Amino acid sequence: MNEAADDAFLDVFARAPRRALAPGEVLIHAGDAATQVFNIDTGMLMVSRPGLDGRRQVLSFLFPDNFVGLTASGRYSFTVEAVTGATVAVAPRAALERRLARDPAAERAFLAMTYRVLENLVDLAFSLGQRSARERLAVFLLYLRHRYLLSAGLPVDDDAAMRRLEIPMSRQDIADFLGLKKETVSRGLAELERAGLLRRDRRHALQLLDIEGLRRLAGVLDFASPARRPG
Amino acid sequence: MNEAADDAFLDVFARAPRRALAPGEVLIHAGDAATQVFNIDTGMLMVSRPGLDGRRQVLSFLFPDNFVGLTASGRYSFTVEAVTGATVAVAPRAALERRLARDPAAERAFLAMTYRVLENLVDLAFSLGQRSARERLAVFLLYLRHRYLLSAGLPVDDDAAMRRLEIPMSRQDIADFLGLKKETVSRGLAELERAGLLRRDRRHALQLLDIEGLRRLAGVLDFASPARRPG
DNA sequence: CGCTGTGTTGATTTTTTTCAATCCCCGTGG
DNA sequence: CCACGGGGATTGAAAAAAATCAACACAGCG
Repeated sequence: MNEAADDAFLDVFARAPRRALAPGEVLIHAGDAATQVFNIDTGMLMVSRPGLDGRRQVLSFLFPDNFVGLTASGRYSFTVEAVTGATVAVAPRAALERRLARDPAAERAFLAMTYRVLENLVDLAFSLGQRSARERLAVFLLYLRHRYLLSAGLPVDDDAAMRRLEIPMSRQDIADFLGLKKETVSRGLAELERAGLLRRDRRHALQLLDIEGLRRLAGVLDFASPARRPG
Repeated sequence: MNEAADDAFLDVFARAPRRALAPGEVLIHAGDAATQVFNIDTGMLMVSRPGLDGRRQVLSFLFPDNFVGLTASGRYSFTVEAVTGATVAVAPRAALERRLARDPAAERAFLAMTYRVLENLVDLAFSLGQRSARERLAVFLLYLRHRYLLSAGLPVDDDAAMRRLEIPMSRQDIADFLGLKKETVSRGLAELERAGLLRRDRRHALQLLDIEGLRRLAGVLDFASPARRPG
């Protein structure tokens, strides 16, 4: 459904046309015919699965070099929209499929990427099913930081780096990711601040004061723990 | 991580040795070296991701013809155990990898299976994040029935079929699947019974009295809705 | 500079969990 | 064949967590 890194099949995007997205703009509507695949150049996107009655579950956030467009059937089963302004490379799905059919190494790389998506979903399911609101929030902050570190090519186990965190998505988006209400997200952040784990700066940025403490709260071994390397 | 159907790559299991499992017996321990892959012959298995402090998230239940053993790295990241007595076909992981590398059709089938696993996980994440306890329970019952119908080769949209449901797993297993406590599962079932949607027979079997009503509660379009076909 | 919509905080209600007390299915052994 | 014992299951009461309802704050924008 999304998410990648430096993989063989990405060359289909090498000289692909680019598309610019304004914040909030929808790239893929759930239910659309799945004719295109995308690779993020810049900005942050959000993948979500809409329900029938307006509920939605946000599944992941996408960063530069992530891939989106993976689907089993002929239709996308998820929505993708821009969180910040963004640009994406656009290729026909058929081009990717040809590429994969022709080149076993590319196919293997694609499969490996699919595994990564899968593991992220398992982590999300674990959070949603087993963790409290505050724990989920801690995991979320570490997850965001981890993704930023990866994007920046920095080591993910350096607790001194990247203590200032930009949070470009709305509280509602975070709530829909963590299976909470937006008020609970606000309260949770306030509580983490009271506990000395972070300091809220502006609405969409904060300082992580105690990354080790956040890890303890999150139940280590998940996002951004030194014990766990990507790939 | 698991789950399949009638796919090309399954022939690696054709003349593979079988292993019998007693109820509760563990087939894969999270953290083990991932040297083998399995295909279910008979019985029901359960896949879960353990946390650090004893919490665990059950990710799926496996039925005959389902595949398990999929992993990104060299180690399994999940536990698989038998719910009922079961028998599984056992093949070396290397044999499967050779098979996939040699045969593009098999590799494509394998990728398709991975997509199905992914979609199931997305459905689970949606349930965990967005649905109430009672809704999750309704979805779970429909999901179980759906899997039984598939296993039996029956049409999944026949509301008259398979109204009696065997529930071989414990309330704790259900709770860990749905992100609830076992008491909440009990209460939820009692409530669905009071609402006339089902009748509890023995502890591990019940009658679905109003499948349409369960669908409405679950928010249709998910497991076992006529609108949604497998694959 | 006021408007608008997101975000925060407070009070209250609802849902789920926790703690605790039986219950009863089921296998065992008499 | 039936009584017995044990462990999962159910139910109840109380506590905790999260959602809901409501008021207000505040940033960004016309």
